[in-house]
Amino acid sequence: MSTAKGKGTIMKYSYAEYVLLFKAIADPTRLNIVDLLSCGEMCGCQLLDNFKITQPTLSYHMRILCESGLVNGRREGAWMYYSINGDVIETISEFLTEIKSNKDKWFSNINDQCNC
Amino acid sequence: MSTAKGKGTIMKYSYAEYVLLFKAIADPTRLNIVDLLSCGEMCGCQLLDNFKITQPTLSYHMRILCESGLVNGRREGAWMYYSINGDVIETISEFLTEIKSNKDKWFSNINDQCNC
DNA sequence: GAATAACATAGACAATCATCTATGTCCTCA
DNA sequence: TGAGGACATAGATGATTGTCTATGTTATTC
Repeated sequence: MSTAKGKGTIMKYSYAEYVLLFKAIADPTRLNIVDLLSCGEMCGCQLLDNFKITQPTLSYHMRILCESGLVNGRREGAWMYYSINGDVIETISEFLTEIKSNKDKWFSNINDQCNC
Repeated sequence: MSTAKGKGTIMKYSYAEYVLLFKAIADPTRLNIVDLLSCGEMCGCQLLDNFKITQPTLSYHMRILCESGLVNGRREGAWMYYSINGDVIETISEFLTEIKSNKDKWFSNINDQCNC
């Protein structure tokens, strides 16, 4: 991932990259998967047990999660083991925190000019 | 918004509500709008100047942002003033932080059993 | 080595999304 | 009071998304 020019916020990734990440968790099934993976590494067939979707549909979701960078995939023989990428989660969280801190700054200096 | 049962994570909102919030920022235009609003309240026509979209399209995006709770709208005569809802941003950020902390806990206790 | 299991890919399809044009409503101001 | 500006709504449309079935590939296991 590359660095980018944020207008109001200092950004580690570009808008497009953040959008890709937010899209990845902006689905109930994938958010559930991420929540499950937060408790530990799981393989595809274990994940599948938690949902009433077909295996190709899970495969589709895992591809989106991995391509966004949010989830790591590790092949071990016939199995794919998936885990959360904590650094990426943290980067998103920091991005949101900074948006909020911009807002707080603005709110406390409500009569000042914001030069963004 | 109501509370909900998370599997691995203590959640303030339900999956559906988080999904709504993530969907709201999972679009380049809307992410840009949120970033602009992080610097201060803006009215619709000011926002519109920053994009090459039509006014109805902006209106559509603002509706999604407001309905998610991420952005507040305030009417003042003919104008609509929009601002970030910092509490909601913080809640999302906390949710992600908790997912990450689950992950870290799992990583440090890699041989233990996770009972989630 | 054949059967089975885990996973990926391809193609189809309905639903949702982001955008536009056209139009309507309400407010401001000369 | 009438013109114009700010915003919302309706309807149309092409693109994207999430899901399925069918099938392929690779690894395991008997």
